[in-house]
Amino acid sequence: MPPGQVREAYNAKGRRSTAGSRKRGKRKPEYRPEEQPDPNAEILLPQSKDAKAKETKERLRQETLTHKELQDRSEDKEVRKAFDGRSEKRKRHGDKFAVHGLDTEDSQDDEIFATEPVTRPSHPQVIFDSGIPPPKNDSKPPAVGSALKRNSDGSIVMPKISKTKQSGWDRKRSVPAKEESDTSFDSSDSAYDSTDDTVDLSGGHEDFETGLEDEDKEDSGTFLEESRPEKKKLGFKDWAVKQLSVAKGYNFPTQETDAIPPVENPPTKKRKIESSTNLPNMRGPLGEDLQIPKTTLANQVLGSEQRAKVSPYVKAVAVKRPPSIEEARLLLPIVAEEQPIMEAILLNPVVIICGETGSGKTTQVPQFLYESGFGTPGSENPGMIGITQPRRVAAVSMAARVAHELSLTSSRVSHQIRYDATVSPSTSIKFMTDGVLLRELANDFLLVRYSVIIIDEAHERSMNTDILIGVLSRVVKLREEMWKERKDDVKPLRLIIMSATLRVSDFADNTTLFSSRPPVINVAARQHPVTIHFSRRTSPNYVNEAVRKATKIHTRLPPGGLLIFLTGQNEIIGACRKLEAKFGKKALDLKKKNRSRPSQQGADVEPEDLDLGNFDQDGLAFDVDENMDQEDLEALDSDDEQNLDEELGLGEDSDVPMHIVPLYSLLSSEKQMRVFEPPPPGCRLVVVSTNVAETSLTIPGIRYVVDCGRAKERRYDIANGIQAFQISWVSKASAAQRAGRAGRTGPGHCYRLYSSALFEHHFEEFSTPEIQRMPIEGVVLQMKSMHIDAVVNFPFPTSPDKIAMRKAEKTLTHLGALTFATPDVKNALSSVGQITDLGRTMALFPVSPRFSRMLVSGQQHDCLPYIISIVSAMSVGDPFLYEEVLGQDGSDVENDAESSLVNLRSDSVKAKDARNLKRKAFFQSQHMHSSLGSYSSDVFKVLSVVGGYEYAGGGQKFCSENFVRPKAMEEIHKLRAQISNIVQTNFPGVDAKFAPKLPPPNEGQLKVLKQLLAAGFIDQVAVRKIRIEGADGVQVSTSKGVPYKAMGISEDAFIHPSSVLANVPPPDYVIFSEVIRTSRIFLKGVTVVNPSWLSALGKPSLCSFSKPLKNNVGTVVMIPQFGPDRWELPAVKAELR
DNA sequence: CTCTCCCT
Repeated sequence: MPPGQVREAYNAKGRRSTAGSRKRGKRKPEYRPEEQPDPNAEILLPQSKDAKAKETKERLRQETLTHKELQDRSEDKEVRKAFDGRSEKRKRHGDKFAVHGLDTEDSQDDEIFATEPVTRPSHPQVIFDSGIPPPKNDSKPPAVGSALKRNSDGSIVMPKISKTKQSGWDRKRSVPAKEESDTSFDSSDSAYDSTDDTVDLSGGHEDFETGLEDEDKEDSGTFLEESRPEKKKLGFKDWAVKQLSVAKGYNFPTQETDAIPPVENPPTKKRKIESSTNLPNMRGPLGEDLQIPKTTLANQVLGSEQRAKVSPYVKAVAVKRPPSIEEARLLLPIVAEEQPIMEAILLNPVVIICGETGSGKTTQVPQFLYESGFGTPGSENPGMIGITQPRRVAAVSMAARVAHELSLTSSRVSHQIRYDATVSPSTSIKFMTDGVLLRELANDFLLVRYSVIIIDEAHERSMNTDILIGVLSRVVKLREEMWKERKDDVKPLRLIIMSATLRVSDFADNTTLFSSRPPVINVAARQHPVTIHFSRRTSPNYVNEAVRKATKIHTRLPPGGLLIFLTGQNEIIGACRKLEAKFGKKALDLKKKNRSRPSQQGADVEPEDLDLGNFDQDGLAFDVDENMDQEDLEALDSDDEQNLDEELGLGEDSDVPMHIVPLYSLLSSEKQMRVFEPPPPGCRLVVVSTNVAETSLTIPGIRYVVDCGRAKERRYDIANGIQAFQISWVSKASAAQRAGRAGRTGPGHCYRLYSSALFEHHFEEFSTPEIQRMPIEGVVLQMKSMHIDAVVNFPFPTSPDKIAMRKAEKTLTHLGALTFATPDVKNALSSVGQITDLGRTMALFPVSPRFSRMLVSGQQHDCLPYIISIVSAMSVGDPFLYEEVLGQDGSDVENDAESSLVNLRSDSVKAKDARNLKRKAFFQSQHMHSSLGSYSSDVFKVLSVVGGYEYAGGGQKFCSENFVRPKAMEEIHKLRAQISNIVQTNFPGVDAKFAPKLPPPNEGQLKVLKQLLAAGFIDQVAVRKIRIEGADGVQVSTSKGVPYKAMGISEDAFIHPSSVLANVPPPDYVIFSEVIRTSRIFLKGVTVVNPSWLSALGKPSLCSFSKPLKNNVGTVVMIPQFGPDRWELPAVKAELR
């Protein structure tokens, strides 16, 4: 179907209605308060008396069922107890709220408000409303990853496509290779550290290392001292209760001499290392004598005093590595540490391993474990080896790498990420993203299929890693207890935390987390030296400064790639332009031609050619020039000299062209790939990048780094949810990481565009963990669904702000996921909510709670497919390109480069025309998508483009015609498939109606969708200021500059200029998905709502009502008071309330 | 009048 038709199909309706209302010159009817309550509201919930009676019965049945089922779940109880001893009491208290939102008045109602069914079992056939907790069926729990069915080629099978419709886009889609770009990406990722013979920084870490050595020694001592004899005779339950009564209660079981069950199967194969020596005879991680810790595991492994004389570590599984790999492995320092590392792991339930990038820890430690029998059925530790990564690319590429090193198939060494998995029953080693494991925990708290979990990149302190470490500290504990009680043949679970920096005190010294300090093993990394140069002064204009420094480096220093760190897309584009103008191939050709015209010779002899030859060969030539280099560097460091040089026009010329490549996350994959292509011969690679190049991507051949020292960070105001993008100084750790990027292929240099004084005194050591910067309602809901009721008591490595926790609980209460407990002013913690059945159902979906709230109610009026699309799109984020990026993202640049001097001028005219056409098409497309739903919601604009995309069967062409990012669209598509699948597997009664070609929603559906959005964002409401303050507003034709009052925000807010609502008359009531502070406070993701929906959806936590009043027509009405500021909404009929 | 970066 040609795009034109798609457009028509999708938008004819919207367009027409806009035109109509424009002609009439009227405001859109939905905005008008005098029309409320919406006369059509009841169409959304036809409900007979019979249905009502049935509903009440059903509800009663379910309430008992719920209660009983909870009693049955004794295992869950143990889990709960492991976190919070008081939860049982609360559970009892919470029972009366078992089905959210039900109260007596409601069930008396004849007329029920439109969106209300979301919280009540009004449609008997609708399982969402049934109040049944997520199916705990006997079959496998619906693991998130497994919810994806796949074709033989690995592509994802779209769920349930009706036969008549099966043609078109979904079929095209099963062509593989969409993922290829990602995979090839990986090959140059840090993933391959193991064989990399180059590593980060040389200097600066000695003091850390010695410091650590001391700590390690202390460590072994601590183990011996720890002793809790009083625990011996207690059973697990008594013991757990006792522990939990001690506030944050978790004590690592240490000295367990006679409480240990006899070990029947001691490690079968043992190898003596020093047969005749007495204890202690083991070598610690740093070569020191190591006392055998008296942990339970130590006793298990060593069996008895006699056995303790031998090393517990044996290679139990033979592996066959390719010879080249064996060779490369020997160069890795970590391989030499195999013995002590494995001993530490075998003797301790929790071990921390520190090793810089390039130490090979990520590839080698899993192999050590595998060789010693972990992950092999029938061994002492038959469960899988699980390794978590914070990024998908890393999980996939590491799995591939380790599989290669061990000569095993991808079904033995597998990966699992959100949309892709190679896991099989024979999997021994499983790499996954941290979110995947967190999801698995929700279904299987004990992780029975694993014998060891490695949390990699723990230093990045991502939210998921932090949560994982907290949860796993308890799981390890539980598994150990169960193993001791010989429950169900459970084996202990080991936890290994791997970190690149030495900041492990948050883990190691956190007694809430691990009551006795786990051993910390430090592994060396081989690395090339990187010389760091600070600027004398710190210039605020760091973009210009970066360009200047790049110029210097390029013109004066020997070949080698240059990586420039800036903060954002605009800066990068700007810097690229400037550099292109100076040293781009085109610019140089131009210069050359100009030069060669007056004097016809010399053009062939480039002075740099000689240098190039030398340096390309590296080695000897390099060393010589390194000295020269050094002199140059001195000069570079002096700003004054630099300025002088510039004035004299010295050192600013080079005939070596730059191959300039921008790099940031929003860039398409193909464009990102350019950084991995070797630059054209004779060119210097210059990459201008954001933070992506700091961790996610490793660019080969970089020898110079220019670091502006800043980064753009998203900040949330924890109290009011306002987000802002702020450019701030990076941490010392980040700066080190950036510098390290210069030393991966050889010795390198890092130029910091700030002074050393600033660095020393103003830079934080480490960046703030994500959990302290982000809203945490998602995390809180997930914890509660895992029966971790008192989130305050959770053993976070670093605790999130208390205010943030309370805010999260509040939000979840508003959404109906937690019971609404009247806040107790005296004791804030007593009002901690319990998860409701609605909340438990919400937790099934791998999206933010607001979105799952919308999904849970989305089955009405065939809206589920739409709401799934909407939720997918909102989760992924805005797919639209922006006007400014238009020229940049096109292929114009390539064309320009090819143009010769002669027709350059006419070409640029052509290019200008083309640009104008493009702009026109851009605005047309924007307008078209905005018109869905008559300009009433930004969300519909995205729905429009998603619908069109699916209709067209996806594809690059659609994306460029509609000015959306293909990456985002593809992700939306996959998420849509995943959510549809989850609905189908968990709620067999619901027809997810997965239509590949979704017809545009009709008017009624659009209304329901808006109500669903209101339900998801019921606590993010904004009201036009004049409605609150009663002032009479001047008639305005657009929303631009019209002030709004947004819930919880004291300052005036405005509809963001990019909103579809910015160009229509201002609606009175809207919900918004984001607030962002730039020049003003702006609302984004805005949807017009009817205030009567707000009062209905806001009950009970957000809306109260006045006493019944008679209005002038004699109807009994009530005035709803909404939100913390008690905004008065238009009166509603008393019976509707 | 704007978009650092990841993830279930």
